[in-house]
Amino acid sequence: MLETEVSADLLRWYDVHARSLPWRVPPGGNAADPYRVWLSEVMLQQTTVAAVIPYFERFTTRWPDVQALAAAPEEEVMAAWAGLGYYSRARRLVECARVVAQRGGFPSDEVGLRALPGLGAYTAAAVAAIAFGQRAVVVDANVERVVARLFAIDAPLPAGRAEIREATDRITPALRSGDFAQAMMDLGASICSVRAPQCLICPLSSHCAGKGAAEAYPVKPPKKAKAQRKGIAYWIERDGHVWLVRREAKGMLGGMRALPDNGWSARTDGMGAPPVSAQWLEAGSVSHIFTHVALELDVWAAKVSHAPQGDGEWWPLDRLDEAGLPTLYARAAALALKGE
DNA sequence: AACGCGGGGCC
DNA sequence: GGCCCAGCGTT
Repeated sequence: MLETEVSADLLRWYDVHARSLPWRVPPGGNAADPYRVWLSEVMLQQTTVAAVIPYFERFTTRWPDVQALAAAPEEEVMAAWAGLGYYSRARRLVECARVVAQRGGFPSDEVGLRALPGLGAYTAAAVAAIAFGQRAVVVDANVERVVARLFAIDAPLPAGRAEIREATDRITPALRSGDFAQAMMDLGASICSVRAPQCLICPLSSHCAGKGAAEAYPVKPPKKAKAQRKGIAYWIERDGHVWLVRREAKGMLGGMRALPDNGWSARTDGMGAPPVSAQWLEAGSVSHIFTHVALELDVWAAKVSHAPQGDGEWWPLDRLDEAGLPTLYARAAALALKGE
């Protein structure tokens, strides 16, 4: 294989077939705004493009630049992130914005970017290449799949990642490496897809060692079984308000607003009592699948005349959509409200 | 190296 | 129901 031919063929394809996305500039265009590239890359960590687009639009409308985001209360950013998942990203997003605003802008090289909170090997390389035109080896799940097929790399992941990275390095061009990275992602998202790859129309098929057997690559390890958990969430209402708490910073849904619960997320389930004595009604049950836990959450509802034990706040029901409840609790709340 | 960490879309 | 996704930080 002639490595330079791979990138040349891919970039020719990208010049015609590049997806148009809100954080992108057209192929070969001017440099993209580092703030928008960084924000999109963080949102896209383990998250699909379709899920990110509306969040990206809302964030950039509300906080158009890194100074604006740095000045925002962390609580507001967490609430705006609600529903997108992996909430430690939102906390690090604010932390990173404040560091960047303080130093007067993003570092323009991969090493400097890698030192920022929330930027790992992938994101630092992506921002360096896409926003700053630096040559960087960008390996995400798309690139991993495309390259494993292109070179027929059958070493199982995660050990095979070293080999995949070396191969990606060999085909990454010195010029337009940001376009190259995005082209690899577009190829992986469309033609070189996880299921039913379309080798017949692939611009890299003439170079591809895995062609025709593409679905055999990359070799992934078996999944672990999900733990099953049960819990109770409490819908506590008074005068058109509901009692909300804030979860601990670490762990499941860390730092997010929530309904009080009986401790379902604790490692050792020490199931606690309701935070207030009341006449409870069963509002129903929510089945929710996390990455490594399957939760069945019963929802108990009551109207009370005084505040429960512990920290919390009365939140107005007519502004509940602004509370920033993660999806689990948004579903539990919908259940309780439907039962009224 | 392995694990914890969301949620939605696809088949 | 299982798989996947523009991964990161911690242990």
